[in-house]
Amino acid sequence: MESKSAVNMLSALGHEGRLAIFRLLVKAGPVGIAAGDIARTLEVLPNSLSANLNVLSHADLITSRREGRSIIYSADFSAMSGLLGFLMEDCCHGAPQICAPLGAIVAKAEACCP
Amino acid sequence: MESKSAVNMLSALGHEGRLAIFRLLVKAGPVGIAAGDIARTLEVLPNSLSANLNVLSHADLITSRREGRSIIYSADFSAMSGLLGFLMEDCCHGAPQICAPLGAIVAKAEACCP
DNA sequence: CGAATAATTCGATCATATTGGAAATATGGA
DNA sequence: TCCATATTTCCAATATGATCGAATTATTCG
Repeated sequence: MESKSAVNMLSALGHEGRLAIFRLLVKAGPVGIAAGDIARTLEVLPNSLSANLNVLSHADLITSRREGRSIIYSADFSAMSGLLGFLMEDCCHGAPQICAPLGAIVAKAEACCP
Repeated sequence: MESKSAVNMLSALGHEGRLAIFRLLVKAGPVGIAAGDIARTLEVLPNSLSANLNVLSHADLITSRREGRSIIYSADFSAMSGLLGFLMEDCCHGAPQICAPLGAIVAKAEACCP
């Protein structure tokens, strides 16, 4: 991942409304959620939601597909893991102690998907 | 971690200059780097750097200590891992496939710190 | 004390992002 | 075709953030 992409993703997620949208989509999984349902769940105006979905989409954090009248949005899980990988890319170049707290995350991920 | 803290961290990192600073500090490890050295390495003005260090500091991503005339900055590794944990917190609630790409990251972290 | 170095704070300008109302586009069904 | 639903686009007002020069604080050393 390039630094530019990472900045785009991070700044897209560095917004209360967009982080809420993204986390909702992560929970929903590949099935995704229709824009209208997101708006109702998070109680935001449709046009604000659309603008924020556009930002997340341009950051390659989410994808969309049309189903009838609705447009279904889903989190892009490979992009998410790419971002996580980028953030911890150099974590051990001279700083092994980062790995201790990381162990807890690793354990969680492994417990989740044995 | 609260959502508010995560938003602060993500928006702090969602800036090209600040992400460069943070990654430099992550590489440097607990030893840290003096503000002046950061400015010279990244070729930025001291006052711009100071403003960006302040943002990272308020987001609890870095810490600082004085050593003589210099102020040494270091990445806060526990905060970083807290953020990573938050981002993948609900990754498997209905979306197990996120765990496949995560495996690579996990493997990297484990290879690094056996 | 006075000079030099290190870093921050101040203040103004400029650019970018966010918000909400209103209108426009696209789809499905009567 | 006509209408209702779903979503996006357009637009203007506002707010927030970034940048840079200049001045200020803090520390060390002669």
